[in-house]
Amino acid sequence: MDDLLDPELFKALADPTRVLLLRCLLKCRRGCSVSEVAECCDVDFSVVARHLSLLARAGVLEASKEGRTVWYTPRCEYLGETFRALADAIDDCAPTPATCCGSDCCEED
Amino acid sequence: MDDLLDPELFKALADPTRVLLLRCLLKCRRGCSVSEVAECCDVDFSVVARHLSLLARAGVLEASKEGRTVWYTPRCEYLGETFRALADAIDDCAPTPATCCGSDCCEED
DNA sequence: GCTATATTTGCATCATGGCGTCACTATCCC
DNA sequence: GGGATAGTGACGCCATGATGCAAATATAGC
Repeated sequence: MDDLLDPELFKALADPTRVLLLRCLLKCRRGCSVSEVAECCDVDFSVVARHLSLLARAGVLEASKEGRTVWYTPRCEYLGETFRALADAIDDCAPTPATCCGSDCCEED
Repeated sequence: MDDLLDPELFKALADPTRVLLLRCLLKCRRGCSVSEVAECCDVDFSVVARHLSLLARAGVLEASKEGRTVWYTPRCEYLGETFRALADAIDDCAPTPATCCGSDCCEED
C-alpha cells in the first residue's frame, strides 16, 4: 500500500494538460511522435515535449527514439496493474466490523 | 475514460503530506478526528485540517461532524471502484494488433 | 558541409499550492 | 456566562511548476 499510494505518479497525472495528452495517446492505440501529440491541444510545442518527457519519467509513458522522432506509448500494462493493485489494497482497508487498532492507529511502519 | 482520468482526483493525491494522512486513515480502519490524524505527521494542525478538508472535497474522504469533532473516513468503496474502473479502461487501450485510427488519432470527443 | 525537420533546453514570467501564525467560530463542561 | 477544546478561515511567505519564446542540439537528406 505504501508503495502503491505514490504521490509521484499522481503528481504526473495531476495536470489537465498532461491528462489531455495521455488521453490522446490512449485513444491512439499506437505510438505517437511529439509533433502528433502536440496537435491535441493548443499549448506550445515545447510544453507538450516537456509534459511527455515528464510522463515518461513517471513511468506513465514509454519513449523510444527512432531517428529524429521520439515515439511515445502509454505503458498500459504497468498502469493497469498499478491501479488494480491500488484498488485491491484500498478494498482491503474497507470498513470491516469495527476493526480498529486503538489509539496507535496512526503509526507508520 | 475521459471521466476516469480526472486531474482533480490525482491532484488531491499528488501531495506527499496528504498521501501520508490518507495512509494513516486507511490503516486506521475507522473514522479519525483531525486531532488524531494530525499526530501522523509533524506539520501544523491547521495544515492537516486543510488537507483533510481538501481530500473530502475531492471525494477521497468522507467527513461527518459530531459535536466539536469531525470524523474523517476514507471512501474505500468509491476509491476502489474508481481505480478498478480506471485500470479496466486502460487495459482496453492496450496495444491490440496494430489498431490504429490513422491520422485522426488525436481527436477529442 | 548545408539545410530542413524533430526535439530538447535555457530563460523569464506568472499562477498555484503548501506552510505557519494568528484570529475566529463552534461546541462542550463547569 | 466563562473557560477549555476542536476545527476553520484569513492572511503572508516561499517553493514549485506551467507556459511561451528563442536558442541549441540531433538527425536525415542533399
